[in-house]
Amino acid sequence: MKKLSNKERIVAVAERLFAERGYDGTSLREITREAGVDVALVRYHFGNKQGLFDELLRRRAEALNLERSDALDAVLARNDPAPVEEIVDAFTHTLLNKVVSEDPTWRSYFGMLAQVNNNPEWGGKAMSRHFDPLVRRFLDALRRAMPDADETNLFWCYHFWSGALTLTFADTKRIDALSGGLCHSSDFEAVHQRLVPFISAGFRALCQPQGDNTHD
Amino acid sequence: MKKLSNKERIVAVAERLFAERGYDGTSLREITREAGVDVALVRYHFGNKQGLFDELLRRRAEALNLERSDALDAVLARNDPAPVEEIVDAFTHTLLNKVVSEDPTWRSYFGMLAQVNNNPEWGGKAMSRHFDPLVRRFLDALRRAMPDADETNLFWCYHFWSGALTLTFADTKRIDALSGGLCHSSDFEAVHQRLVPFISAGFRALCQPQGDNTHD
DNA sequence: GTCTATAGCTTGATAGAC
DNA sequence: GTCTATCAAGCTATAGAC
Repeated sequence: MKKLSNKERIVAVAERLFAERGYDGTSLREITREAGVDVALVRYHFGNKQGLFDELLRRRAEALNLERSDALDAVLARNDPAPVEEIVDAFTHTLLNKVVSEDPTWRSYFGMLAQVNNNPEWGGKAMSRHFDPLVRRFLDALRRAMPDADETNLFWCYHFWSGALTLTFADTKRIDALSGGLCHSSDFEAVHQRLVPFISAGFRALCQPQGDNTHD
Repeated sequence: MKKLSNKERIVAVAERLFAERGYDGTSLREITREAGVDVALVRYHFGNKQGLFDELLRRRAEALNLERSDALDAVLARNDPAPVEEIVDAFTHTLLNKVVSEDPTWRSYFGMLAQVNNNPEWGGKAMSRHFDPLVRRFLDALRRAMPDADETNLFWCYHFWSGALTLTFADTKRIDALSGGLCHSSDFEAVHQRLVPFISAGFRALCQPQGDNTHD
């Protein structure tokens, strides 16, 4: 553990605990106890519990959005309309690369996102606020790649995509049991190899109409 | 409101509140206050808070598993190996039909499942306990439909599928904002039309190898 | 089965000294 | 920026009367 300020120590521990136990499952006293700082410092630095959580969400979202936007730009600079696979890849691999290789605290951040994305009370609003502008850029690129796509299909495909990513980041170890130890929910490299072709095929099935592809 | 026993009133309210606010975000006092019964009755009927939650999970899982197992049997009786689409359909539509048409309390149940499936602490175990035997039957059918499939790919495809379904049931209204009001997260009929072709295409892309379809 | 009463603890928040 | 001290409120769990 490097020399961190008290504020940084709160941030580091809070990110991990919120990811593991959720917002309501984590108390300020647990956070500050593990961080070795006084409870009252949360109020001083972040106002209150929700302020702390929001700040954690905001911090990394900014950096992430810039990076993913650049990844999309690079794809489109080579080719516009770009192939579906490359667009999906730009969105997805930026995340998965962080989890696979870089500093391990990103895993906690994505674990937090998994909980936020599935929270029926305020999760939708929070995700929209932080990520929808970026998502719209990706959907624009996909719309140019599949110009005959029905608008609603594009949005629902993104929804399925987001759900698949989210469950991955939740890292619940269910697939470990289901597969009898063959797969591991924390094997983000395995997801990295499979998610792009899976999602791209889904997009093509619904958004590149040859006749009507909807079901029923 | 019909004439319900106190136990039934607790069940009804608890299901709704757990779905809306999660396990940690819901207190026994809220549940019993809304149900109009005494807090101590939770202890009498369910032991404790976790016992109540587990019972809610278990109750409907049984009925659901029987129904979905029958749906798979019907598909396989017509054709084995069955087409991928029909297998996916049997798994998915049993759920979505309940949400679209039948008694509205099923929505709460699926909302609870969405929270459990994404819970990194005990969610994986709980989902496995209640649903993995059934899921294995479906994966067996899919394996026969795509005999050259790599085993790990089958499991990961199910994982993506589960994630897409789960986010749907979380019903966070994010897609409402993202789509500018064009789509609604509670429009399970729309999901019903799109999820089966989306997921089936993903399975085919990864599990019906023509050369290597993994990415990178 | 249902209720009263309460034990025992934890929670988020905050006033105020340093 | 940091800490002590404390508040009011909430929580789960449970013993015991009816």
